[in-house]
Amino acid sequence: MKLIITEKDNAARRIAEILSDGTAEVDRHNGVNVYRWGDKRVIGLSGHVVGLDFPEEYENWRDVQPAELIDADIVTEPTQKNIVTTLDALARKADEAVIATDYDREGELIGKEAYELIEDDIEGPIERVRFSSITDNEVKEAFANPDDLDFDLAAAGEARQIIDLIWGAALTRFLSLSARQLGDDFISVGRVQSPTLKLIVDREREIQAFDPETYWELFADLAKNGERFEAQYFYEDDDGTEAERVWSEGDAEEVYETLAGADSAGVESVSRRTRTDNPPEPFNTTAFISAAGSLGYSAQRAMSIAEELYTDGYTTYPRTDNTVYPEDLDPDELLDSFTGSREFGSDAEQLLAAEEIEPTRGDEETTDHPPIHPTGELPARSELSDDEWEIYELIVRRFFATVAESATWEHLRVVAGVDDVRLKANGKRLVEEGYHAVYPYSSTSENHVPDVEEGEQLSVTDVRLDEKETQPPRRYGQSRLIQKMEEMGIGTKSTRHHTVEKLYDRGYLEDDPPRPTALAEAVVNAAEEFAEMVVSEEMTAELEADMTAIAEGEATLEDVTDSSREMLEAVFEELHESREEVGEHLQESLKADRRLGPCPECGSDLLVRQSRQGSYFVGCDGFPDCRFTLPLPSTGEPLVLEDTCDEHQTHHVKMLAGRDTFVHGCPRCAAAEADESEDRVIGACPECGDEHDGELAIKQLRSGSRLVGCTRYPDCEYSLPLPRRGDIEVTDEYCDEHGLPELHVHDGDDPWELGCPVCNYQEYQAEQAIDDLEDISGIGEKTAEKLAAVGVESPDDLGTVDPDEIADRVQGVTTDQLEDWRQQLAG
DNA sequence: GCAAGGTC
Repeated sequence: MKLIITEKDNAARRIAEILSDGTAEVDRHNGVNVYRWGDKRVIGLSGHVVGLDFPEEYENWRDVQPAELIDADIVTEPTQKNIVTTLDALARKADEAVIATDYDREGELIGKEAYELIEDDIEGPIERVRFSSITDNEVKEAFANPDDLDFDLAAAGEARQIIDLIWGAALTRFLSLSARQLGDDFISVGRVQSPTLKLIVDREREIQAFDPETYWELFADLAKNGERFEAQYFYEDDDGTEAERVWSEGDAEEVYETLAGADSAGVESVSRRTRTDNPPEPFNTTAFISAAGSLGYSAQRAMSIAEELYTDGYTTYPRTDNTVYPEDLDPDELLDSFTGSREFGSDAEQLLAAEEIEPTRGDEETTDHPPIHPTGELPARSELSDDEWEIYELIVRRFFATVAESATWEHLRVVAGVDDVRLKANGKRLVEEGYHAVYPYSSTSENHVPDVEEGEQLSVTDVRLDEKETQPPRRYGQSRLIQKMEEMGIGTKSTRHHTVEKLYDRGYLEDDPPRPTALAEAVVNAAEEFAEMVVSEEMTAELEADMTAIAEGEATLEDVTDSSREMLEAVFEELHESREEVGEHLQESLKADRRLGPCPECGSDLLVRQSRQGSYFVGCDGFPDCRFTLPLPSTGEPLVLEDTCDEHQTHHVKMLAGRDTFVHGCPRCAAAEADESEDRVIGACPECGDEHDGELAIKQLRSGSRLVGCTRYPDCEYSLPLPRRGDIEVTDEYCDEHGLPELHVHDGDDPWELGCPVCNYQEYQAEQAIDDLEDISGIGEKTAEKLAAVGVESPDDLGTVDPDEIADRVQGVTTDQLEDWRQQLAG
């Protein structure tokens, strides 16, 4: 038997299809797909199926000096057990194998990992095939001419893994231990995340250091035959360049007087030129994230939608650096697949009508994946959610744009004068729409300036003098950040968006566009002082050079990792001395990120704190002398916002809870409101009304939450949740089943009916359970609804309802799939 | 429990 190994399931399926001429069948072992025809088997890995780590005795952070990690052994352990087991079983039956992982450095390493897992079981040859796209020709050609694994290239990747692990783990542990930040809130450092963080911190430093300057700009409305247009004052500065900003108020007023006193301005020059506006390049990951960003999608969200579209077969692989379409992509053919579409048909036909179709190309040409483009398999509009459709349309239209004609603009520049004061107006007009006709995402706004001639007199109608201030540089948005990372050469197409997300998770970034926390600044400061290398893009550049040397056989893995270890030793020698100083600085910054405002009882600072049980509350920095506290909402993680409450000079708090994130506001205001509000009784308590005369009342808590609860609390704990926002109206209609009044909520302009609070809570619980089901991968909205219909209303029910019965009654669900879902729950 | 890189 011949075993073929690919990097992912998707590639395995397609390669099996090609090599078997469509006859391959699929079996599942331990939840892993194995494609089979004749004596061939194909298995897809899931990227790396093994990972590096330190041996067990280094596990406990407290028991090990971080510097010990530098020379610690490193072991390779399976991380995807199901796949490794299946691979093992297949290898035992195979007498030869072919490694067909991606054609890049990481693919070579993943191939070598597979090689080491199977080599003892396989008697015959283990070969390597390389192809840059999964097409009939390329795949068949590659399998007809197999090669050997490139162990040097794989070693280059391995050196990267080792260096990243040692530097990352040792420095992360050092900072965390020195600041006594263990557990979930450790302080992390790494070759990619730290230079990215420094980029953001540096920008923030520029913003902080920025000193605004006042300047003036002057505008005048000119008119020809009643047609008005705006012109701006300009002059030549000392360097002879054209300038609009006037830096002295006196000068500005002088110009203003001249213009305001004039009735007309004489046209001194008119120039026209046409400009070609070339269509954009094909999408690589970064450009895609950026375009989706201007439609309002976060990098993470854009990528997850693109991944979905890819798995559904509508677009190509979304992780790519390539900006040149491969030769086997036939633009005519791809356009042709859109001609029948309601949404894209007419645009596609228009593009096909061109004499010659020549796609644009970018600078980056790689061989692993094509630029992101539609596959030509079209989804129906109803198959996709609104967001998915918007992203799909973006990808389709980007492809359209890359095969469309250039646009042409006509620019008109008019200079007019009043005495020695010059005014200019720049008009632009789109004369050839070109690619803009199919790609509406870039601006085509025109600025109209009428046709005037030299020597002509224009009337001056309105003159304005605007006082302005220079602005600090803007914070990087997420997609700009990813672009910068690409320019700096750090991270990869698959990980850059993930890195930004990680910085948020680690408590280094807040808000969007991201703003660094005090902790982030402290970490960057400490690294700049003691481990400059790890916040510098140079580390990646040097690593890249070392990896190239290994791949070309000019250095060995040991040479490179040994010298990296020596450098880290040197870093630790300095760090060791400053351990306490660094730790204190980090702790101070952590406190600064949690500081809310003055304590009303002792004047010390109120801080966001966490109880032993893990819940968050507001406590005083003066504890234990001052025991003032305030509650916080019980859902989510608190984030201290920049804005403060005027009354208490206390920062507002936001509770981060994924989709349920909300702004809690000032905790002192929330407590004060609760103290002032009176409970409104709405009926008898269903739990203790008969026995103890308990009553249900609408209550507002000091934590900001509202509920319907029993007046005998804490003796009776019966409660139902109420929404956080809006005024609650108690109507005089009653629920037949529970005898409670129907509630209406007035929030802003549109009131909504909450109904009986008991019925509302039951519906809410049912929806929650279905949402939980949908969190299991492979269960979509429709499947969840179908499952609910046969009694599987929560993940727990998956284990209790008879699988055969589910498979019988829910169309499209197999017992295999159920087993999969159960395993996911167990893991 | 640390990193970064694959992939889901």
